[in-house]
Amino acid sequence: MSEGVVTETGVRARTRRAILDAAIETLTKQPSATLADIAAAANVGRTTVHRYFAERSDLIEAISHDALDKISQSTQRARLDDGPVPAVLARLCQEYFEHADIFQLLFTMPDLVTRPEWAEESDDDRRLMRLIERGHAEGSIDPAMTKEWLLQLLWSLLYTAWELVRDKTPKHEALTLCLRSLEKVIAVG
Amino acid sequence: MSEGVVTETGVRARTRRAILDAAIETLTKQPSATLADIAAAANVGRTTVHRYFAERSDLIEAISHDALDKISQSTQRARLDDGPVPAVLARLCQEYFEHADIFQLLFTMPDLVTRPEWAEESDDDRRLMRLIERGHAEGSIDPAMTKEWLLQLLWSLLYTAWELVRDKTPKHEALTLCLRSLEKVIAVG
DNA sequence: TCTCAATGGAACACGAGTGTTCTAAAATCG
DNA sequence: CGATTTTAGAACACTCGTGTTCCATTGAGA
Repeated sequence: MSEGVVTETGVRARTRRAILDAAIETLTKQPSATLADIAAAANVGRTTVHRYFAERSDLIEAISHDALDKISQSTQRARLDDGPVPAVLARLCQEYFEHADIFQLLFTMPDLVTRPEWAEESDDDRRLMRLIERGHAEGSIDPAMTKEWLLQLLWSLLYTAWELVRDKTPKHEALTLCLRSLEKVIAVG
Repeated sequence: MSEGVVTETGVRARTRRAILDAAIETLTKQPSATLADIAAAANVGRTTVHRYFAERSDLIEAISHDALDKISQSTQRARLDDGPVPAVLARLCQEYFEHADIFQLLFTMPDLVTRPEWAEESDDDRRLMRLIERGHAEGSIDPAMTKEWLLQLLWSLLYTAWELVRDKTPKHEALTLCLRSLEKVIAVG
């Protein structure tokens, strides 16, 4: 009882994490999965799930924030202001590509992106926007390809790559196709 | 009673169509929509829905077949064997782009494409494969871009375009971005 | 106008998922 | 080892969507 609600560490933190991961994995396979399914996947009793997430909506909310966190961390690691724009985009792609679970989930649970946390433009979005603007200004990105389009396209390419992986294409090959396609799309001329 | 089950025409056919359309529209907005929601959207009693589609799964199945029909018709109209490959792909894109409802639905209801009807390669798929192979042979499509990738990418580009439209981008602009991107991706060199 | 198919709405039983409470067992930590 | 926390599982009530039945009303076509 010495630690507050802020820093959940030790057993509780690990159990919470296990439930979260199991929920992400299970819901990706079956968006309508039951709390019982998730509990089973986490090797945990259903009551325990309720102990950590009072209602189903609380679990969904936690998943949503977890996804945003992972995306944010990936964006950080990509160092958007460091180097020529096409190279940065490729780097960002590779970072995002690591989070297969998140991308699959976002596409199989469209409800997630319609949540309030996703509605407003995030800092990441703004940074990405500025990156593309920089590319336009520097002449390294085709001006015909608008910010909005490229932003959406980036995610779609990643999703497409992961679809290929699901169909037994090697990861590195899918990533290569993804990167090469993005490269060609942004190329000027 | 003079006509068999085969040719449902007149009132019944129209009601069935109305329910189907309402279901597609409603489920696109909310994949977990109730039969009551769908009935309301179709301006029809819930009982009537059950009268045309005994169980929910029957309605889903009908939607699935309707989607396959529309895709098949679009593919036919695109005349895959008629003209240079890049031009054909652009034409196909435009045909598919008309069926916004279907594309949105397929991405919001992933269960659909996992149904048996979608599992096996359709004639359309095979025709498309051959088209891309022709492009590879003729040298009009970048050999680095594999059949599987381009097939997936085509759909993803269309979905991305429709996402843009949902965010208030004019349809023609979204379609142009889509076509231009596809063109650049398949370009050799 | 008459007839019959088609519809809407109410009522009902049923199943499934959810959220809660309680108790005994197990794991953790001092 | 003993004390406390954490857990699993059973039992329960509750909600909600589903599928069915029945009946009165509507509407289209002969």
